[in-house]
Amino acid sequence: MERGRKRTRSAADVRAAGRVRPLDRRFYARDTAVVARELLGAVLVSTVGGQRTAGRIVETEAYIGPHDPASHAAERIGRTQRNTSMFAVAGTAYVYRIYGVHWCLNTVTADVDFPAAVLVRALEPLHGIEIMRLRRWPDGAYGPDRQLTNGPGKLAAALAITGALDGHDLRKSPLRILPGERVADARVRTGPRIGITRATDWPLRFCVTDCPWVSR
DNA sequence: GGTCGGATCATCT
DNA sequence: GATGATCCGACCG
Repeated sequence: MERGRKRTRSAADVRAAGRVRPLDRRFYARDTAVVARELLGAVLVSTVGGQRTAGRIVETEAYIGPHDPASHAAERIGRTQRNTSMFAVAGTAYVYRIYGVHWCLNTVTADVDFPAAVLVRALEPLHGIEIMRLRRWPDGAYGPDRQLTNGPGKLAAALAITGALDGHDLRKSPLRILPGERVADARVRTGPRIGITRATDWPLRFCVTDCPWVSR
């Protein structure tokens, strides 16, 4: 019932978004915290494997430059094979494996050779929800829908995002980000980033308040 | 509701 | 050899 209503609205949402151009380089080539904030409400669309899945971005984190000690490209680490995409042009995907288990998607921001990116931490599922369920729980033991995409590893699994997409241009299929309805400031909460051990008080996490899809 | 530990491995020292 | 931008299930209360 409620599930059916949501799916109908979501399909219309995505069809409408289909006429919209993806976010362009100028969007990403700005201050990383601003990009992280402005990505809230945007729509991440995957057609990986020929199956369309999409969700609205409701939680992000910014990782900003060599002086951000929590960044994979912090000064003490420098440029390495893994973080190479963080130095690429704005609008590039940086996808890495965490804990040997999960994939995480970032959008590269700011200027070439300045390593900065926005981690996409949670989505509100909009399209292809049954496909997401199958990818998240391939043994058929489905969990609740609110756990489909309420975390960076979970949304990557639901949208079939893997390391094969590291370095991908996010203006193009099979993984694109389209502009969405702007989330009002009153609905945006800013706070410390999650799961890090350095710079734990930097307020670079942005999420939509009262959203069941936010990780916490 | 909460806390805890294991999974699992690429990456870097 | 240690670490980690996570997730999940087990266990406790």
